[in-house]
Amino acid sequence: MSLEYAILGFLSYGPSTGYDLKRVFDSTVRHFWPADQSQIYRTLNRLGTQGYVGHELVEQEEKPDRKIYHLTEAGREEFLRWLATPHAPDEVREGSLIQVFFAARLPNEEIIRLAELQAEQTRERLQTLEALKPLLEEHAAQIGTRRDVFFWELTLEHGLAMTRAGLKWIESVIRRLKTPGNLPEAD
Amino acid sequence: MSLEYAILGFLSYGPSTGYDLKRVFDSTVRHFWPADQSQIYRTLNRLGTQGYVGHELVEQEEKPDRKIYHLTEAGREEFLRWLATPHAPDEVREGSLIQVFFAARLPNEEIIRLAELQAEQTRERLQTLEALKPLLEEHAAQIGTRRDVFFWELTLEHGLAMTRAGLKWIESVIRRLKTPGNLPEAD
DNA sequence: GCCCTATATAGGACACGTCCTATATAAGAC
DNA sequence: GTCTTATATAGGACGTGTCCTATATAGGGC
Repeated sequence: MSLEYAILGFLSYGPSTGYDLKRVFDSTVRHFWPADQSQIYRTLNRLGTQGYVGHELVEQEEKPDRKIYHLTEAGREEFLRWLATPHAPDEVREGSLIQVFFAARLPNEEIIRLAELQAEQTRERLQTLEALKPLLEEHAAQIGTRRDVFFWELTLEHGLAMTRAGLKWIESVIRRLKTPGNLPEAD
Repeated sequence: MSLEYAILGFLSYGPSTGYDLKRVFDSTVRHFWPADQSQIYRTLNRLGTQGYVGHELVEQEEKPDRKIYHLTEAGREEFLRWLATPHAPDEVREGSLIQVFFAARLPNEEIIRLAELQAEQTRERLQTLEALKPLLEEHAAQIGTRRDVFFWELTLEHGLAMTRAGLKWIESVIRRLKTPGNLPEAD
């Protein structure tokens, strides 16, 4: 569902091909809504049969013809309707916590090793997010207004805030794991 | 994948039926890994053909026969192998941020209304998580050791930390939206 | 009186997302 | 010289998860 509306949203800035949409996705919303190339094309197809987008064919030699998609009036209306509608939050899925949940089964050193790896991964995500900022600014300059950029940066801020919270948590976990007497021994 | 190992994990505490597993899920890991009833049964089935679990039939009248599942030796080994293996973090999917991303298209009051709804939903999740604590303690008393409970509570802590971070973020967003001159007008 | 919940399992249909492959060519990396 | 990247679209196969329904009965709420 969300992918559909993300695509309509980007098309509301102007016509685009599936290929370009994929690139815009990767440099803007990827950190909270990754999109597969294959799925973008399939979704554009579906949006077409629903009458929310149309496209013009531009013939090319030696490459597949480009399909330049644009919003229809119905598409713009549907997008704005969705945008103004409150939605239930997505359910959280954090597989790494399953490992934490059952970690009592492992020896202490093993747990600490895994926790430190997770801390490392979180730090990497922090860097990825920080590296996203310039990409986002770039696209902002090309397709967004200053008002758009305000909200784009809010989503990045959200990612940073959540990742920092995750890092704090795992670091505090590691500290407690290393403090003697904190972690009950296996019976 | 994760569901498979969560089931093996719970069966490592002792035999159980699909029905009981569903209830244990809902009161322990649901907040980071929700599981559908239907899917639990199908997964138990698959784990059976893989040789990781076995079951005994207990006949009942007027109700479907109970299948009491238990871990096989292969299942226990596979679970421990997985538990000690580092995994790549799950990708984040936060559909509500798509709305934020395109919010510039909406009038200011509308955005504030939506943001306040989201803050409210976040506060509700906070309450849900806090209500989970006693349920978790209950199951802890029944099937877990003190060492288990330590980790179970860590996952709950994680949920609380993330939710509080999300709440802080959305509250700061609302504050900024309400501060005049902060939010650029539409061109 | 009817609906919901509890107990217990199971399967069809479907939505959504991922992975891999195909088609075509050219430029640049190593 | 081979491999990767860029350009551009598309489909098969599969994995995972959701929703709804069926079966069977009893008890509690409104």
